[in-house]
Amino acid sequence: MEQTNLFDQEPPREVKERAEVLRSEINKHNYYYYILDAPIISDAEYDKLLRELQDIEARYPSLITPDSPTQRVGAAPQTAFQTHEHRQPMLSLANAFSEDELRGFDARVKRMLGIDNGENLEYVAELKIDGLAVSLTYENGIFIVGATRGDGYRGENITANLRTIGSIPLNINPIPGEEGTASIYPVPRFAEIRGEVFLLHEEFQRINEERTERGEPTFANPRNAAAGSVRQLDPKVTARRKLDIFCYGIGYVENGGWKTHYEILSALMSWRFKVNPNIRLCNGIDEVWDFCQEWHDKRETLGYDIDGVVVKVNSIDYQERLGYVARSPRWAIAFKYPARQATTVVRDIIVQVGRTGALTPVAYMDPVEVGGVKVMRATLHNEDEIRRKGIKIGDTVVIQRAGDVIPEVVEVVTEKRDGDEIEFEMPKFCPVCGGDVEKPEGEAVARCINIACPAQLRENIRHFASREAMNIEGMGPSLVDRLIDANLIRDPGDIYYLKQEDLEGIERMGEKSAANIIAAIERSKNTTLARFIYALGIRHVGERTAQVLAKHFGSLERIQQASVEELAQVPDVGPVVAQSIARFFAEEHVKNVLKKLREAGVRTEPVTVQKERTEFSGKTFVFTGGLETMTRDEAEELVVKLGGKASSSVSKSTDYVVAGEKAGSKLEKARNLGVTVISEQEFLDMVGQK
DNA sequence: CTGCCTCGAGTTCG
DNA sequence: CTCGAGGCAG
Repeated sequence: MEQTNLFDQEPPREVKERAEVLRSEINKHNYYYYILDAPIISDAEYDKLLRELQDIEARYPSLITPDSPTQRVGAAPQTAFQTHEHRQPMLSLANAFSEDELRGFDARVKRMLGIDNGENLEYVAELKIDGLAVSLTYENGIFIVGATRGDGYRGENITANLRTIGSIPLNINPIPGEEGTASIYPVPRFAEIRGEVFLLHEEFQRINEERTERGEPTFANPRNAAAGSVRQLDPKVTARRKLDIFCYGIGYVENGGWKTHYEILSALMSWRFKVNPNIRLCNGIDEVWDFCQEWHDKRETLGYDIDGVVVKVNSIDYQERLGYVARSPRWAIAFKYPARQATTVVRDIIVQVGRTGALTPVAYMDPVEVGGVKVMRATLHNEDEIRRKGIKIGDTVVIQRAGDVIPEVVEVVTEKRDGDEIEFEMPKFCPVCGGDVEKPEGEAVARCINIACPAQLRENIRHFASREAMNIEGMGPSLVDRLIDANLIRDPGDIYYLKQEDLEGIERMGEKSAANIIAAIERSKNTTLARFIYALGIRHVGERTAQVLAKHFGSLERIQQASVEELAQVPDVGPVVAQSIARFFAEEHVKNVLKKLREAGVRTEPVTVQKERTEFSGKTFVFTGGLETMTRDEAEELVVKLGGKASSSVSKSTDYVVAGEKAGSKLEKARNLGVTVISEQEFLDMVGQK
């Protein structure tokens, strides 16, 4: 097999020339594909060229050059990385966390340059990509070495891995025969190009999905995934992760001579490096601040992570005069956005008991700021989740706010463990009532099975009084708690027997507020059947199912009398839900509460059949974002009244998505699925028309 | 039986 | 918002 004799054989001249043509041809198409994002040949044609070159190089290994596109993949795995010394150190930047600090930087720079503070200095503002800083060394225009930042002076030589990144040019010399590729900036004999390697969100997600399937731990964020990929000893693994790069500067260079930073960016682009397009040449710090704010709002739309804005004095002359302090330049600063992830320590895991008896472990952590908000608690959902993430009490964890709202524990920083961490154990008995805990085979949640459990009772009453249920204004969770503690109510029925004096006896409750509550309780006696059924808190019966039941049976008595079989006839009600409803109404305790409510005068409006409107009947609506003229609940009720359906999640069976202010992921999903998106006004027009 | 599509339930902070 | 799980169609 091994044709060692060919190795020494001098390749014929035509073959040598053909290899050169193929190399520059392929490098050209790389540029069109990865940098310009506008390929001019098909993938198949590209592969054909690449294969031809591979064949030639296989036969004549002496023709392999460092800039050959075949060298992007396929290097043999290494056992360790060599260190690489940067010719010019890769310094870090000072940070600014507020507008004041940013303006302070501007003032400082001007003072040192002897410029009047009233004058505007020219800055370049660039997005600060949240990735991994690298340095790319080019000799005579050929990519020779790529290295991580390391400690700023020495990094790791990761050349083989960086070669797999399509947007890193292997050769920046003009492409023969291609007019436009000769730069007005001569290619330096030697240059260190600085850039940030990163991952697109979609690629990050793909990698994590793949790892989940294989049972491997997932990466906490795109930056970790990028760092992990770049430090793979086997470049073939790196090649499978579609890493990308944005270049932003030059380190050591022979024959620089640029006058401005902006010019450096232009030179980089002209040498076919990928430079982030979101750059602004700013006249004065005000414009820089505008840029910072603008991108704070738009960062979600980028498809990759940024953690701030880098601000640089544009003039190289000024940069040189300003010089360096310690390990960072005085002429640049990083304006940092509030971090969306943070690390903190799990001090304890407390188990809560919910309305259905579900035992939910919640992590209590040292308070930490995430996305501008102090966070100290985060749900851990259930025991499986804790095992999956391997969380122990005392662990240092990374937390983030999912969808920018609810904090979640992303991962454990296992390096910070000292052995004193304590494994969490799900209690065998309910932490509130001491009752038995059951966890059915194959289910994720453990439940307290004591129906008289005070925790469940409390949640049940809170639910009953809530806005979506009986809507007793003023009777929020804390008032419910106080009423229970004062022994004034033991079940939802007791609410309707409260006296003005009872309420006034409660702490922080005056005559006026007590009267308001009494009035609100009185008002809630008249409600719809759907709300009433929902308020009862039957397991598996939420708002939708309650609506369906109300419409189908028309009265509470009919539902109570229905058999499991009859209940299962109802659309969206299957054996599990039917069983749950029947069992609920068979409870002696439930019968008592219903009797109390009836005797107190709680009445449900007769279910009236509205004449349905053809534009709405059978149509599914999803509301997203904030509406101006009504609440989302009201809008959904309106749709149902008119014969339509209101759903909470977008799918391809959704007919209309009504997008209000600050619509988020649902709007995006609707667009992806090609679902009709209408504005609130358009929706109102639909409703209004006869 | 499998794979959508929905709904239910639990949750955080200001 | 996200996960788990019930319902239902294929």
